[in-house]
Amino acid sequence: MTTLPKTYDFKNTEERIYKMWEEGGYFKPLNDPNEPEHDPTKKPYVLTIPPPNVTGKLHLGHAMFVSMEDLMIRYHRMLGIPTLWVPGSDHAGIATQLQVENALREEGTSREEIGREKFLERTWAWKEEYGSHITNQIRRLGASCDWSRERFTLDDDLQQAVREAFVRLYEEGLIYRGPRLINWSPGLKTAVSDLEVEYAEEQGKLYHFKYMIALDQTPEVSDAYIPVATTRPETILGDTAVAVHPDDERYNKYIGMKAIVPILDRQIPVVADDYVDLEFGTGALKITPGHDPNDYEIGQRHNLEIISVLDKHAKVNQHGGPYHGQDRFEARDNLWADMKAAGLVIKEEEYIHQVPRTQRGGEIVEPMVSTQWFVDIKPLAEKALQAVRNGRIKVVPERFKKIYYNWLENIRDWCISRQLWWGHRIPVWYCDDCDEQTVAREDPTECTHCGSKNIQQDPDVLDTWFSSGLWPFSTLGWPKDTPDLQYFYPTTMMETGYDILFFWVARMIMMSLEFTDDIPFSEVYLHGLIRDEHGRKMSKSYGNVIDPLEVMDELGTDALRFTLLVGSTPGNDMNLSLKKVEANRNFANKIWNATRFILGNLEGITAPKQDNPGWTLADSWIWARQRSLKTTVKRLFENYQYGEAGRQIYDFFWNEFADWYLEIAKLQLAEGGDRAFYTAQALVPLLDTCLRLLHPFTPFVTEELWQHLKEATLKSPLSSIAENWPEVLMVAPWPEPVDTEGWEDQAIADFTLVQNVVRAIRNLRAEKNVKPGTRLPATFAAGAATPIIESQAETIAALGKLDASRLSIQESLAAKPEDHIALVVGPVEVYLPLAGLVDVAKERARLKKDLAKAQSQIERLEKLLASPFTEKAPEHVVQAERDKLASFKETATKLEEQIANLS
RNA sequence: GGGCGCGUAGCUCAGCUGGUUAGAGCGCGUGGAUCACAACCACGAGGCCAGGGGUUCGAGUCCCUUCGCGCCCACCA
Repeated sequence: MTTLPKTYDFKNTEERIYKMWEEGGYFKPLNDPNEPEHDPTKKPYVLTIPPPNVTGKLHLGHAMFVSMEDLMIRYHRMLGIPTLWVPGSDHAGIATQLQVENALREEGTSREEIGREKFLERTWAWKEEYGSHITNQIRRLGASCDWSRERFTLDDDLQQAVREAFVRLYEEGLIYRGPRLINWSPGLKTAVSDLEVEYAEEQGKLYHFKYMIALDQTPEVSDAYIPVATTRPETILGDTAVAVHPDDERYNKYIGMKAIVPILDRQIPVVADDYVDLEFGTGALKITPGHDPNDYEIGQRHNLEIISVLDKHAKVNQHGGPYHGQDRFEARDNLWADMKAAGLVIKEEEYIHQVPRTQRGGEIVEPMVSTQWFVDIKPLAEKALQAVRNGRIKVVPERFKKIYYNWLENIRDWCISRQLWWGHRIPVWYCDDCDEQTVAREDPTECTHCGSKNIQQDPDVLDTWFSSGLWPFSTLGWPKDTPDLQYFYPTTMMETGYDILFFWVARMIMMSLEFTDDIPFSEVYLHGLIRDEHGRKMSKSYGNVIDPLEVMDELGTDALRFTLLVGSTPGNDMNLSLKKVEANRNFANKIWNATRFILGNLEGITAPKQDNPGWTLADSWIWARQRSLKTTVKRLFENYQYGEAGRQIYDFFWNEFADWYLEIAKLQLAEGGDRAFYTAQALVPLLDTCLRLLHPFTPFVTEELWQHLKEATLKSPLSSIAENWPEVLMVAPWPEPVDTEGWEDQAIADFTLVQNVVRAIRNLRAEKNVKPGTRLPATFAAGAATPIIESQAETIAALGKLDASRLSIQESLAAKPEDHIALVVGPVEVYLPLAGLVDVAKERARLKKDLAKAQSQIERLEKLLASPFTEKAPEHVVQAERDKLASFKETATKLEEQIANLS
């Protein structure tokens, strides 16, 4: 009697198993460099987790990378390689700060009100309270990270790493500070990098108006003007030129003259610049160097004045004349109305254009001139390009290399300062007395230039991605030369979503090459994004968000993991539906029940009388199939085709092992004696291998079952099989492919014939509505297959519900039995006495249909074999086709006989 | 404006280096409480692999092209 419940109860399993693993120390790497017996020549497999936001909540993106990385780690661990997966979390500057600010707002206060120091205290408290949520949720997914090495981007060590990185770049002249046009987020009141700005097509307006030429310069025409169009009229307030194309005959007569800014009446030059597109819009351009990146560049070329007209709230400042104090959109309307009144408006038209919004806050980004810190990134980018170009870093799927190259080749300096409070404070101190900067690894007490104590640290913090860029080596101890860094660095694999290729992957490569003079990892695997079942983005407003925690609660972690792993192909998005997870929950249950069956049968097994297994055809077949599976899975794993590998194992387990072999094993076990023993002797390693192969995909159910299997095996006469098994499945050796021994193909071919005979019988029974309980006698004319059919008679009888005591098996029959329905399966004819059910007309039709199928195949194959195919294709391919032809011919002949016999 | 991906059964998707009669899950139809599993079993229906052209003995797979959908990058007022 088995003690296992009828269905897999993941709720009662997952936590217990995870605890067992963690307490057993199995998440820690073998060959730890901090231990005395460490062998530095053993190459480890190392993966660093993409750190989730410390106060974030688990979403499917996390579930995806945890599943995938855990698969990679568990696989390599089972290969016996020292394996390290470094976990941790990111302080996530803006995201976390916003959460705390929201909390403060609910309390009726704000960060400005409580001040920087109090605010940081609050945020740390928030981090302490919620920071463990995300890591606990990652544990629930089964992540086998080494939690003893967990890191947080604001840990002291990592702060030190950030300092070191900043100071080094500064010393090398690769960090500079200065006024530049940057993307300003008026809501967050901080600068953001180019990457943090998202463009979306939106309906807007294109405003056409007149740029009047100053009267004294065109005395002959009193109303000379250049027509100009803009989508942002409020920027008119900051215009410092009007640009026309030098070859534009309409306007080039005005070049060098002055135009008058509407309402403000400032005079600005008309300049010539071939950036202006003659064909587009009015063919003339207003130039606002203070609020537009293109205009900024044109401004540089023509030495134009830069006027900022907006403050940090995006309200019009003192340069905006009558609009001072108005919000940018309010000013837009008011200015336009005033211009209309002044007769300067030509028209406004509906216009769809790209609107920049911040990734976080969502409001429209304002290009503004602001003094910020920048990284001179080109020198770093050059090395990062090299590392991928020369193959030191491998990218999977390869097509992302092109995207990576394109981005790095056109990269622009990286604005790294943020006007936030939560993050790594910029390690620069300004001297009130001599105005010099002190940049230091340790907090200075005085100015290094004049010794003054009147120094103030820069109030800004660094872009979150600055510290994330150091992650693979900062987590291992850099800048200290720790044993971990020496042994585990460079890491092996970086697995993440393709959406952060630029944000993160490229920056890690750049910073690693710069600071460690080495690559951060040798492989990059990019997975796709997860969408809903119809391919739509998951979003709260659609209401189509799937919460992985709920899925795990309802269907189990293994089901979710298997779905994510098997449903995706590298780099491609996947559509997730709960139906799929349900199907995989069923699969977990299938594994459960198959094991349950085997365990139940181990109990009655007794030691064999004879030392000779005498393997059955089914035994040989399933062995051969599993050997082939191991080879296939290995190949697929080596090619990063994890999903396909999972599908192969699934198919083998369900369709071959459970549906066919276990059904036959029942018969063999029922025979008792040695047959039962040897069947069990096959079942245990077969199941063991399946559980091992499945373990990286579905760790919980496989570990749980394997523990039971191990226990039951050790208690049985088969204990020697399990003698050397380790304590837990997660460190059990991976089933490596073995060389074929020559017998496999024949076993597979023979068993396939048995399957086809059984299927044909079942099919006919179903078609003729034979009652499920009815045991039919049968006559076989098996030709060359007679030995197989004879030896497999009992199996065929059991699976096809034939009466085993009334079977007649012969090579050929002198006369066809009457009132029988005949089935033709390759060389085998099966006669079933369905006298009452024989409808001659229907029978003829059925046989003719089969014959037609066979004949069309014969025709196809004869044509094929008469073509150059025979000479050009490899011999085994040709032979396979010849064999097929022979088999179809045999079938056709038999079918013809049957048809003739009917009448 | 550049670049990339996708288009295979009613739905969601596999199909790796080109080599049987193209697969799975769900859905659909028929039958089934058989002692692992009804979260199951057996049987079945359902596909000019988006269209066209090419390379090849052989193309869902490689190349070109058209159409449709999606995404990324880019400074067009």
